[in-house]
Amino acid sequence: MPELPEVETVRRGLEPAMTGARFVAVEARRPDLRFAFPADFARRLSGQTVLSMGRRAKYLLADLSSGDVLVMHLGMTGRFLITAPDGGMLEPGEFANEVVEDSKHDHVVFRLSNGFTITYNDVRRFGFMDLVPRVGLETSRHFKAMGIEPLGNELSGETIERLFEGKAAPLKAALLDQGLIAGLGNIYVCEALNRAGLAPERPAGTLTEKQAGKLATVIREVLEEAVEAGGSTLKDYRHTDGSLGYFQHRFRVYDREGEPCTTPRCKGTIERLVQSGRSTYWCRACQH
DNA sequence: AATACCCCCTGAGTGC
DNA sequence: TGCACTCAGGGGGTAT
Repeated sequence: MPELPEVETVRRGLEPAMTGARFVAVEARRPDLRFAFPADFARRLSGQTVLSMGRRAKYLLADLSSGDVLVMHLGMTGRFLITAPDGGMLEPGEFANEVVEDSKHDHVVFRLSNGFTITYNDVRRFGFMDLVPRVGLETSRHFKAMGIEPLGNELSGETIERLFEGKAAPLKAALLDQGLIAGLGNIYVCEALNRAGLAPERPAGTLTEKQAGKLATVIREVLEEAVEAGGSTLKDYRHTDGSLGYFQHRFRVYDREGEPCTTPRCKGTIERLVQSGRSTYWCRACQH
């Protein structure tokens, strides 16, 4: 269930197992995930070394010695399992209170020269993998229309004002628009709007300079907190007792319909509404 | 151009 | 035990 912080957590987990390693064998157990695997997927990966593991928005990027980039998206349910040379299994993410065997949905297996095996598991198969030449990656189909990186230097109040200028679309939709800011998902948009005191249905183009600045600040804040929470799980993602990491991170509004708002001095109650077919959680008492 | 809706897929949870 | 229905963290495509 990855949003940007979860993808970043997965990247950090995969990095030590994959960087510097060579693909010894690649197995795609079906012809497609959300999309067909690229032609000669296994052959183009085999023998290549992973130079580095990167991320852009919710996309994982493995830079290969061949000059290709292995682009991986986790969709809604994608996850990686790491099997160490000693046979221990790890999941580089915050959802692993325990490593659950679910080989039915193991769709891709990477066997690496360092003895690690990386298995991609995806129940709903909304994830995908692609191979794109590094030269021109930014203008390739996945990235050409992509908005700014919310944890990058581009995110600021001024940028948000410029991106949202004249927009009648509700803030919720504008923030979910990957062509404006790339990487915000349903949870963190709800959380950021609550922290910023902004109503999800408010037209995006109506933000004041001060409000846009506040929004930029809380977006960065909520994402960084979540990355930190995910990271804490990384230290103990095998046989964790549930007391660590992501699951201790309480969302303030997401999936909390009917609960009291946690904003200081606010007496409101969290409500759910549907926007563009997706649930929005918010407090009408403190978000305007 | 901008916005709204439907869809891909499987499984978990709920109510009867 | 089963069945019908709703919902799920993403995002691409199409209709308006």
